[in-house]
Amino acid sequence: VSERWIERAERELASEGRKRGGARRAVLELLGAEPCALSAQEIERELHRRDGRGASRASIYRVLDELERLRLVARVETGQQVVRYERASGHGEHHHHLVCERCGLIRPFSDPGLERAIARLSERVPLAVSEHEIVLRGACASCAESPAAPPTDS
Amino acid sequence: VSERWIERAERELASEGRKRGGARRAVLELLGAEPCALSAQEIERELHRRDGRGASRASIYRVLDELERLRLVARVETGQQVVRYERASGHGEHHHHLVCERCGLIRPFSDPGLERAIARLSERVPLAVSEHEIVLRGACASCAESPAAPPTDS
DNA sequence: TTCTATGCAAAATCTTTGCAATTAG
DNA sequence: CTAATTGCAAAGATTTTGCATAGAA
Repeated sequence: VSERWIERAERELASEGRKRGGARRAVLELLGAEPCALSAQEIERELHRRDGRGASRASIYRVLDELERLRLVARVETGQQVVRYERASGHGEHHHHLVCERCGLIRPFSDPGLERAIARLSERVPLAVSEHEIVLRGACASCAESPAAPPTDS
Repeated sequence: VSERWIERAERELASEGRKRGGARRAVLELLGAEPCALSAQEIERELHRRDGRGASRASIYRVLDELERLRLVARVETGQQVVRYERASGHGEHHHHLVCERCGLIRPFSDPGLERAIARLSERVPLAVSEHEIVLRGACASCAESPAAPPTDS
């Protein structure tokens, strides 16, 4: 599915008159392979870790900004004081997020029933809804067990 | 309902051994009167506007931080790259947010059906859910009408 | 060749901290 | 009197911009 997403992205970028560059390509590949949301910082670190080269901070921000405008990535705010980005699924792949308040772990989840409820609700609300975001916060399994371990902040 | 909230807050703060101060008092009064979320900056500006005195930035952040720890205010992230805070309802007053992507307007909404769906879902998820947040994004009535007006960013 | 993409460093924002002075209890 | 509260300014952290260069079409 990620291959498809990268291709779609490249196509849309090309049709906008954008040219290819190393930084954007690297970000696309990373997000294409990553199922869930990453912050700008995480992207920067990860890119440098993979191939020593990486991409400059500025480029990463610029790329993310552009991809967001094109709706190729979705901005996700999980309440951890960081903005994260993940590839926009386009079709049924839509998901939301579980966030552990203790260790910061993020996990995706999806629920058809919830989606239906949101869809119905969207009709009745004074806003032409184009997207929605749901975050459930709490304690993940391992944190619920070990009441003393400090946040890992990996 | 806001009076109640302020009283509750003062009580809990007192029982924690906290003393009263002007800055915190001002923030409490502002949030107590405000039904929906404000950012630190908005709070600062508003306090200065009301009485010329206002409160220092640092105090505002400290107060918000403390109120959040005590769960007296809830952090709200609407996807606008700002953290906002609103008083925690405590009981049934729970609400979520509609955000206009064009002008930045934020409106609260609530929906029992949706809450039920969330409650059911929370049982089936690998996380001990303690809270949730829902944001619907789109175009508000006035922005949907005037396709050219720039964001007001009031 | 022309216009986009990138990197670097400076600038702008937003938050947090250190410290001294103030004030509530 | 003691400990919490504030304000101010400095320090941090994150994100954006300006500008010159490299690169794609």
